[in-house]
This record gives sequence, structure tokens and C-alpha cells, in this order.
Amino acid sequence: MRSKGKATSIDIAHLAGVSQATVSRALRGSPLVNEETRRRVQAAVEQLNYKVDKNASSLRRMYSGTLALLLFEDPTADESHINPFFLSMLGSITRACAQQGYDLLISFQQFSRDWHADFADSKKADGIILLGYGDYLAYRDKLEKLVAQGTRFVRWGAVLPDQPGVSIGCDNFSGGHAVAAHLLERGCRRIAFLGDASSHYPEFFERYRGYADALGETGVALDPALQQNAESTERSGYEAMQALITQQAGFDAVFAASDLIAIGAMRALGEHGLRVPQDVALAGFDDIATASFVNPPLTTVLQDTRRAGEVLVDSLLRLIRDESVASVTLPATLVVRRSSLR
Amino acid sequence: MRSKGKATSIDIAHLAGVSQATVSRALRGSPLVNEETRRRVQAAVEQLNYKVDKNASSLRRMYSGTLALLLFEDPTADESHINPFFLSMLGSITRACAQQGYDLLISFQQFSRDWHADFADSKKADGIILLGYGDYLAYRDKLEKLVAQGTRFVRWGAVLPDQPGVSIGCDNFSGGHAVAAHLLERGCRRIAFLGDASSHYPEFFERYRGYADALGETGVALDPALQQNAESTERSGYEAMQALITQQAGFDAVFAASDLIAIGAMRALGEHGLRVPQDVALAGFDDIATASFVNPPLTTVLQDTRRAGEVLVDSLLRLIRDESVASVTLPATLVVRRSSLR
DNA sequence: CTGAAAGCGCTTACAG
DNA sequence: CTGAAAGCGCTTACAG
Repeated sequence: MRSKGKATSIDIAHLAGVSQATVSRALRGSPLVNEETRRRVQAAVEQLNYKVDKNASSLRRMYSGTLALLLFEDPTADESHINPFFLSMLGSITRACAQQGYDLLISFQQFSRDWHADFADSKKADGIILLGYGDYLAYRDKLEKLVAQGTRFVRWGAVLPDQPGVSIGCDNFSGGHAVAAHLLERGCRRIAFLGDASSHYPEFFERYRGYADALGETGVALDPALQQNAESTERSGYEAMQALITQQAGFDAVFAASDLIAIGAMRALGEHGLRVPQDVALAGFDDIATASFVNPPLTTVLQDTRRAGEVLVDSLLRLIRDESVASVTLPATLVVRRSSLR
Repeated sequence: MRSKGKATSIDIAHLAGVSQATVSRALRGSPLVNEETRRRVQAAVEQLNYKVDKNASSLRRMYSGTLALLLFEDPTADESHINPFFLSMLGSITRACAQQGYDLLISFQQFSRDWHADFADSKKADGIILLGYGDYLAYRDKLEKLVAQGTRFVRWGAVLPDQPGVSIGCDNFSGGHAVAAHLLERGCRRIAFLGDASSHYPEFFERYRGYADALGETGVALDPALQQNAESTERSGYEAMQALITQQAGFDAVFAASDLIAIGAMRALGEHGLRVPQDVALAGFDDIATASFVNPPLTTVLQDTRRAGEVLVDSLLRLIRDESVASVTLPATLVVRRSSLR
């Protein structure tokens, strides 16, 4: 028997007394092979602890059985912590891949870097999942390049008209609307919005538009002084809140475009002696794990990451099979906790 | 020019007017090729947007440039949330891999399943990183199998004598000692321990031993009634705390073997009207992000996940290069917050 | 149902 | 410095 290195299909063939081609057929589950032959092959496989070489198999079949996940970190390149929301997505994507029998390659990318040509081109993956927010206007070019190259990909993010490729996202507009409607119902009239609100950041912008819409419905005027830019980090939320307090904009509620922003805002409010929810009602977006542990627990919008992961993987797999795939918007659910109950 | 499919090295060879072998050499950075030739090849590569086929390359070179991360979830197979501590490790491992030019394959495994033969055998990865706690006694067999098979792997966990393979872990004993010493210094004398304390769970056991050691130094008797089993989930911490309260063990402090346990315990204490830290001092272990956001902020032990990821990847890479590698114990740092200050 | 053979796209001794 | 050739370990038409 072979003394060094892993066994190959030839070793199995010898041991089972069949040709190497038959070993391959048996292992791929071809209906052609005889039951008895298949058993002999199986026995040999177990005896030698044989595993099909995926490199050879992928090369021949031109298909890798692997998906790649590109997680963008910009602009939070402080390499400390990844947004827990994306981490949660990562978990569900991993699970969905496993369920479908695919392996998952993951890679963190700077948003600004040249990631558009990557795993798929080098045949390491059959398709790509794009995750992470960033300046959409810069992003869009790269998406178009991917489409032009024929790369199979799906992305998590706002579903907009005329977008290149397939997008899966949650209903940011409805989520934003629900938060603002809830706050209005609790009697708030000066609701600040913490987060970028421009087409550069479509996810936040949609949340903002939902918020603006709810205000409009209730006849509350939209005050630009109440909108403060912030990216999705605790620090940025803290700073934005500081700025807003300093400007004395006068607000009785804060809708943060993400939980991380809300948590930062909560800290700033506390430092200024403003109590949540008595003085200021507060709500976030994402429902990350920490949201229920902060004090007071944070009202937020739940995005179903489990479902999202499944839909992302499923859509990508269908793209790979050349089936037609449409973008999908997942529901967003308001979760009311103490931070907004004044 | 080729109309369909990706360009191959042959296409590049044609375009650059050299042999296919030369293209390969140029791309692998062989010192043999002429500078001028290299430039011509490069130009062709860019023109055709060529990428080396990794499957073919890996097959030929017998090396994949990929590492695999196996993340165990048992016994928390409730598929809801992954322990944030491991998520943080995942982040740092990903980064360390990228830095070394390796791709990372990730896979969640049930601890109990048959994962010992996997990526490495099928040549998808050059080595494996094992992450996640579980019953060590069952685990050990599989580690031995990995060693016997010649699989390259490193694992995160307690560094014990006579362990199969290379382990990287933090100094659980010192961490546990530091927590107990701190609690004792604050005047606590009846310190409960929440977490398994047996050789089945060496990481927790080491923390327990550090705790016991500190008690001994101060002449405080170790009361078995104050130890309550718990696995690393919020729910388990909640239940363990409930049990301990019901038993009326009489305690003035709680050392939870992980932050998740501590957070669950905090909830149980609150429901019973026990105030932290006034009535009961509380400390955890890991310093997950949430620890600083709970109310009151949680005293805990920081494990340097960034460093851990680097050391794991570095050690594995050296193993792959057939260099000798020793297990390493990383420092654990006490982080004092309000939960323990009574 | 099975075998012999070609070929996936590279890398690397071997010659020159 | 470069080319022709062998070969990595599979998969899959093609014959039989």
C-alpha cells in the first residue's frame, strides 16, 4: 500500500479491483455503477481513508462547490470590531451554505480597494456574496464591472430600481416609518435622525425617507437641523449626538439609523444628564444582541438575519444555475423596548 | 480572441508571443524570466483580465493557499447566536489570514459530528484552526486522530500538558485568580462560581482552579455548594443563578466563567431583587462587547483576540512549513468595571 | 455496467 | 532566459 501522502482514486481502484474511472463514478453517485461494485469501492475508500481531491475535481468539473463572502469594513478601518449585525449575517450565511453543501470562503475587504476581481475569477468560488455598507456611488461602478464580467454575485443592501445585479435587503423604508410612527404616537414631536441621509448611503437614506414620510403623515414638519450625519459605529453615534446637543437643536426623541449609533448616542445623552426615555426617547435599527442589554433596553427594528442569509445563499445558487433571480425585500419589524417609552 | 469563458495562460502566451511555461514563470515571479518578457506577459494579463486558475495551480503545487476555520457550536445548537467571543476571534483570524496572503474557509460544526476528516483531507485547505469549547474528553480523541493523520492544525483552548497537537489559549488560571483576588480584596467572602468545573471543560476548570487558588491564599474555604455548572450561554447563566438563589447558598459575589453566563446571572439576580453590586458583586470572563454596556458595566477578564488570531494563524503557517511549533499561553487581563465595586 | 483515453489549466524538472 | 513535455488527480464522453 502507499506509504506516504494521501491515497488517490488509483489506490482505491487497485484495492477494489476496478478501474479508476469506476471509482470516480461510484463516488459521484453515478446510477451506472453496479451496487456490488459500489460497495467494494466504498469499502476501499474507508480502508484507506480516501477523500476526493477537490482541486482536481473542481478543475475538471469547472465548479468549486464554494461560495465567497466579501465583507466590507470601510470606513471603519479601525480594525477593532466588526459591526455585530454583519457578524450575525455571517453566521446565518455560513449555516445556509452548509445546508446547501457549499463551503464558504470569507474575506474582509476595504471598501475602497480593488475587490471586484477576486475569488470568482480565480475559480476558487462559484459566486460571491457582498456584505457591508459603504458609499454606494463608488460601489455602483464595481457592481457594474462584476455584471459585465459575468461574475455571479448577490449583495445585501437597499433594493433600488436600476441596480446592477441582484440585491437582497430589508424594508428600510417601512422600518424607518415604523420607528417614527411609534415615536410620534408616544407624543414626540421633535425627532432627531442620526445617520447619513443621502443616496451615498441608500440603506440609511431609506430609513430616513420612511421617517420623513411618517412625520409628513402626522403633519409634523421635517427640520433639517434635526438630521445629523453618522456612520454605523458607536463612536460616530456618540459624536453625532454630542454635536446635536451642542447645537441645541431641541429634540424630544432620537432615531438612530443603527443600534451602534444609538448606543453611542445613549452614552452622549447620559453624559449630558439627559435621561432615556424620560427626557429623550431613543430608538435604533438592526436589533443586535447588545440592544436588549443596554440600559434602558433599546427600541429598534429587527432584521431577520437568519432569513436573509438563506435568501442570499439561495439566490446566489440559483444565479449559478443560470436561473432567473429577482431582488427581494425582506420585512423589518419594530421591536419596542423601554428606551422609547416616555 | 476568445469569445467565451475565462482566459487561460495559453491565451496570454499567444498574446504575449511566448510559451505557456514562460507565462507561468513570469506570473509566479520566477527570477529566471527576462524583465522585458515579464512586462509583455503582464500587459497581456491585464488586457485579457486574466487570473491564474487556483484549482489547477493548487493541484499542481499541492498547496492551496487556504486555511480552514472550524467553529464548534455544541452544545448550544439552538442555532440562534454564536458566542460573541468566538465571533471576535473569527474577525481577527480572518484579518491575520489576509495579512499572510491566505484565504479562509469557514465552517460551523456540531461538536459531536465527524469533522476530523475534512478540508485538509480533500486538499481544500493546507491546515485547520479549531475554535470553540466543548467536552474535552470527547474532543481529545479527534485531536489524536488529526495528529495520526498528519493533518496540520492548531486549536484555541486551554494549554495542558500531554495534549495532542498545538494549542493556543489564554491564561485562564491567572484570569480566574485575578478575578477572585479582586473580589476578595473588595471584601467578598462567599464567592460563587458559575460554570462547569471539571476536566471535561478545561478552560472553565482552569478559571475555577485560579479562583480556588486565590481563595486558598486568603484563607477562605472553598465551598462546593457555591459552584454551579453552566455552559457559556446567557440562558444557562440565568438558570444556574436561579438554582443558586433557590438553594439559598448564601453568597456575596458571583464569578461567572464567561460574560454570557454573567449576563444571564445578572438578569436572574435582578428578578430576585438582588442589586449588583450593592448586594452581590459580579464578574465575568472574555470581555465581549456587551460587557461594557450592561447595567452596571461588567467586571471581566480581557482576552486579546487580536493577538490570539495572529498567533493561531502564525503557528499554523509554521506547522505547514514543517517548522517546530510550541503551544502558547496568552496573558489575560482583569478589567474592573462597576459590577464588582461594592 | 465498465474500461481506456482525453483533457481540465496549471507548474516545474529537463534540455538547450 | 525559454520551450517542449510530463504530470498533478480527477471527470466524462466514447466504445464496448
